[in-house]
Amino acid sequence: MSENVAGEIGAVAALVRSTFLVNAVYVESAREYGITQQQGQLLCVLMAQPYGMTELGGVLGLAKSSLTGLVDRTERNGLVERRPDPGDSRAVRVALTRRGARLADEFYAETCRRVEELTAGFTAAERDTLAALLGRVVTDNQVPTVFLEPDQVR
Amino acid sequence: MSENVAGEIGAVAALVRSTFLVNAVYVESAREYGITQQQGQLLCVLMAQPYGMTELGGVLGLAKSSLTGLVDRTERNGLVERRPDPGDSRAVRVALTRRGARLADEFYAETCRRVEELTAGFTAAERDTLAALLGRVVTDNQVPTVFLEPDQVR
DNA sequence: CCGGGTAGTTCGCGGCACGAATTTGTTACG
DNA sequence: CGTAACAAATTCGTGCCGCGAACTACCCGG
Repeated sequence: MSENVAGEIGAVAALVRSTFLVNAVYVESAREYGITQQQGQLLCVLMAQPYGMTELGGVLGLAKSSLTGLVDRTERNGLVERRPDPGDSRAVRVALTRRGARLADEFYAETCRRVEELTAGFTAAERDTLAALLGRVVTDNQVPTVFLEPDQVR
Repeated sequence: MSENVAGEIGAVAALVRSTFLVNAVYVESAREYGITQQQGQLLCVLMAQPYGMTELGGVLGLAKSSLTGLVDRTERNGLVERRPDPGDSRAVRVALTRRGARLADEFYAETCRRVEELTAGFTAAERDTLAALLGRVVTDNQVPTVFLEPDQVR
């Protein structure tokens, strides 16, 4: 296991370093749309559906109080809004505004484009293999849906 | 391309979502050692060798001014130190302290362990394939060495 | 020796994340 | 009922992060 011949890279380092890369792409893409990474992440999550605050905390892995601030700032930017929960007057549904939905679409598409570019040198088969393996990592470890499939959009 | 049969996941979403996962692991691991993700990253980079500030900015993808603060805080924690650069009295070499080196080793090992766990259900061959593909992503896109190979440690 | 470039720091700002305490509303149960 | 336990969010205070602009100290070529 992990016999490292010169020039090869182990699975762990490959995961960590590619994470660093994708993260940078995400940040840069967000920056280009005038939002932060966190706000971009929030928009991408909300593309699927509105969520309550507590629920969002679970998906994004944040404390409740962190979320209040994030939603505050994103709301101030006019991208999301708090709607009253019909069934529970304590609760709130966070949803994209029209502007937020538009920006989410653009940001999402641009981010997809850039991430796809990271595998520009891959054959279709290689890309599929990578997708299948990483897909298992994701499902085995129950990663919440912080990023939709392209065909789930709209 | 990217015909999505039910249950399958595309390469882009797989990359983004696994990034989210690895990132969370990294943050949690750092937290356990009483440091932030950024300080952990700094320690891991410095495990290889000391760096100048500007150089570090390149590796970590941060502005000079961001680095001053990060090194300040990490230095205050006794984990790194600024040493004068012998050849240039403006410059500085940031290096691990003894305590920093010890903590870096532990943090690095624990992070490796946790990241490895993410592929717990994989066969050795699958893990190798994943490593090879992600390794290409990393080298094709010139990711700096923000995380060593296990066999490069020490 | 002087002028242009470089290494780092300082400063001010806003975003981010957290825990503890608080407010308001829900729900269960006696 | 009514009250006690619980749940959804917010508030508050703190510290970390990241940035750009301005600045200091130093290097180096002419």
